[in-house]
Amino acid sequence: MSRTTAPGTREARKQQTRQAMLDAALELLEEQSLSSLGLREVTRAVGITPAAFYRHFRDIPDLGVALVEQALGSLHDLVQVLLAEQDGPQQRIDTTVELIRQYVAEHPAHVRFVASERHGGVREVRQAIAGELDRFIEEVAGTLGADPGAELWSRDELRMLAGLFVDQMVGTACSFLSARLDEGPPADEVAQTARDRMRLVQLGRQHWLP
Amino acid sequence: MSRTTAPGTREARKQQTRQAMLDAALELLEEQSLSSLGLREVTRAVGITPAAFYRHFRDIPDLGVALVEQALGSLHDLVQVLLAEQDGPQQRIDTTVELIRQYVAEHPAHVRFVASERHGGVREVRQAIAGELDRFIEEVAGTLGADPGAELWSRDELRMLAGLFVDQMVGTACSFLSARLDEGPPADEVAQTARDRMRLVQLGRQHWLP
DNA sequence: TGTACATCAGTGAACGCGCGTTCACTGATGTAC
DNA sequence: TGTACATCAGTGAACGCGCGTTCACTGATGTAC
Repeated sequence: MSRTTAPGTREARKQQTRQAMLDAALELLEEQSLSSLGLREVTRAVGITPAAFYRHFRDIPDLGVALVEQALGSLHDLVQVLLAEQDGPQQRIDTTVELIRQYVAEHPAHVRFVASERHGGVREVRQAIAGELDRFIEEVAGTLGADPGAELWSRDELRMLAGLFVDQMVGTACSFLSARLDEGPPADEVAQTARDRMRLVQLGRQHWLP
Repeated sequence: MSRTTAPGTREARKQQTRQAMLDAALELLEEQSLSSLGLREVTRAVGITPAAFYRHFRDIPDLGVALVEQALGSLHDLVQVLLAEQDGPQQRIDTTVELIRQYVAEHPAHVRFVASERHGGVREVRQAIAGELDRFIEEVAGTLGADPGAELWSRDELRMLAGLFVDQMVGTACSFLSARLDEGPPADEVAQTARDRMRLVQLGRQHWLP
């Protein structure tokens, strides 16, 4: 679905291989972390020779950065949907948690990748993730600033609140993921806790004196 | 400082080597993640032969679990100090954030280890960390339940609030660590954001209707 | 106190293996005329 | 439409290297008498 390349051309086929490598890497990363992922593992999974790797990526960290763009791109779509929500506060919280649950069910590997590499061993990838999350925070802060009653909030206060929401979202996604792996409380309990936390933050927001 | 072993004995010297291995591993982990740490790297750093590794640990994940106990043990001490605080809410928030800043300055490697392996590639280590953090949450919930005004809160609500505080603490520690690496906002800004977040959560707590 | 034996943390050599990287190459696809 | 040439994604063989694990061993420390 590249915008710049006609299908069936040589370049389009190269893009396909590249995408297959990214998909294979994401799958391999369900059971290890990026700093232990081998270049040969990736090419083996795709069915090309190791040397062909270099036609697409400089090294594994380079591939990792490409994965960040893809994984957080899909999360970005979710954030856009959430920000467009126009219901009352309680409904908004409910649908937010429900959409996160759906997102984790549909993109578990993306969530795992971001969760483990956000504080992982590869600096370039850490920084790429931090940069994308900062962009999310800015977007959320912009939307929160447009809400009624937010006129008195400073830019820093809005960013503080937006950061709390984004961290909360990422944390909730991680907890849903753990539930899938039977490594933590079940999904329904995660959902209940997440809703309560957001309600509590929402209460704090309403009584905040800027 | 083992309680069960006299100094100078053969067993005490074995403990010393074991501790040296743990220290060396922690240092090596500042630049990589556990799933890429090699057994030979650790023994080389300590100055023993690779085969001697097996006198102390079954494999690298086993060593990782031992590191979790050590790292979260030091964090546990911090939590104890924080829970014993008896000042007013605002002062309590200020000293909490300040103690976290100190803790990160004194134990940066512990913080990095927990942050990166909490969602890292080694299941046994992930589970060990999750278990320890759960214990923290229980302790915090117990203290919060003893506060005036908490009589009406259910056990689940207290755990929800305690989880929010613990996540907040871990997140703040990570942010202080990023500041040290010049990978995020400076420490003073991290401190200000952390204080504001805790104030907001505190406000939500006061207006919560159980 | 002295001696004979047991323990066991650490040695050092060896093994087979998969790794990342290089290189000249092939052959299908694309382009110019 | 047909031909001659250029491009370049992927090949396959080779390389040196460090890995985890095994094994019989050594020699200082500890114990029993």
